[in-house]
Amino acid sequence: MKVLTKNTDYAIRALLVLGTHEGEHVSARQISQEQDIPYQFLRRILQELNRHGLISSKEGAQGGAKLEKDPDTIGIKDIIEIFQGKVELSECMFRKQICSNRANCVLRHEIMRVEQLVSREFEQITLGKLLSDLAKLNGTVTMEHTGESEIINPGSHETTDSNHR
Amino acid sequence: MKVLTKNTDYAIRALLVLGTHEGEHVSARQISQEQDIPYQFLRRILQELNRHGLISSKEGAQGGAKLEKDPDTIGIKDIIEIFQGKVELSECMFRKQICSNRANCVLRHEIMRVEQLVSREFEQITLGKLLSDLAKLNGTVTMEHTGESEIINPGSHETTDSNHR
DNA sequence: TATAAATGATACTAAATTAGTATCAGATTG
DNA sequence: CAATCTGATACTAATTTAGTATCATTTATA
Repeated sequence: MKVLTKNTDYAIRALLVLGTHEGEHVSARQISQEQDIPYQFLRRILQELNRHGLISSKEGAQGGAKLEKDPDTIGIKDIIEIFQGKVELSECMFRKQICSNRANCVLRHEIMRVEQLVSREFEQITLGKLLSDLAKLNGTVTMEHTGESEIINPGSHETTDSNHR
Repeated sequence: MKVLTKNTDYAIRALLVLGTHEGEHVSARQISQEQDIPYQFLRRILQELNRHGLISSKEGAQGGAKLEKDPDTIGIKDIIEIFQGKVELSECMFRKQICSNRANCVLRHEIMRVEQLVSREFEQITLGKLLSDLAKLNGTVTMEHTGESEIINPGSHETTDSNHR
């Protein structure tokens, strides 16, 4: 049972990169390389994030994406919902015929409880929180996330560039 | 984002039926009809449940499946895991290269928290609990689940039998 | 002002997962 | 023996997820 699809995973990572470059525009190519995300796939994800207003983007040379909201106001719940829809159970059960089947209702009731629990948790995991966790990890003492270029992934680059061009 | 697949959904419903027929063998055909579950699909599910020891089954006429464990000891977590694997995030992140990418680690840490939370919840939603919820719904006052035939789905049967033969 | 570096929009393919069907052999009951 | 079951297993279809490709347009800058 997978909780996060690649879509979501990549989106979060991309947003984290943008979060470490506050105010600046970062190109899809750069993010793709830094985070080892297939370029074209990432492009579509960024466009989606743009449509949803989480980021803005600037065309042309020196263009790229820029975080449009306060990281503290972006919960990963929002991101998950963009790419995976709302957290909900088997769906079918409710639409077809409302609880013709009581077994489902009982189940449903319990599952809805868990759903809401999860929802609330995911709301509270904000980009801001992740960014500050990151900052701690990197020994950056400051409370705010001062955009030092390679904060997120200092590791191996130079992957076979097949994807990234 | 779907929490329960049909596999799991059907399995739980089938087990609930068995729970209301304690001790008796109930055939796949009967469950299929009562719960409106595609017959062949259900068969495979029951076989799987059998392999995992949740039920036993008896071949031949008057055969069928029988609950093999105390309903209170079967959490829907167990069932989910049989059909959907363990609740876990994007998986990839960990295997490939252990945290070459710090952004993931940070994310991972948070998500693992939520996972465990969900896991614990799903553990606590036992068949026993669902059965007693059901009993309440049906106005059955007894504490134990006395197997009255149509407890679970008193609703419309006689669906176009295409599936069920 | 031409060129390179970007995004917008969108169509397409591939892979994986989920859902559902079909078949045949063997067991059991009546 | 016939009807009713399960065991095992192979197969197809539908849906979702993942990834690729293309072309038009915008923008900075040399």
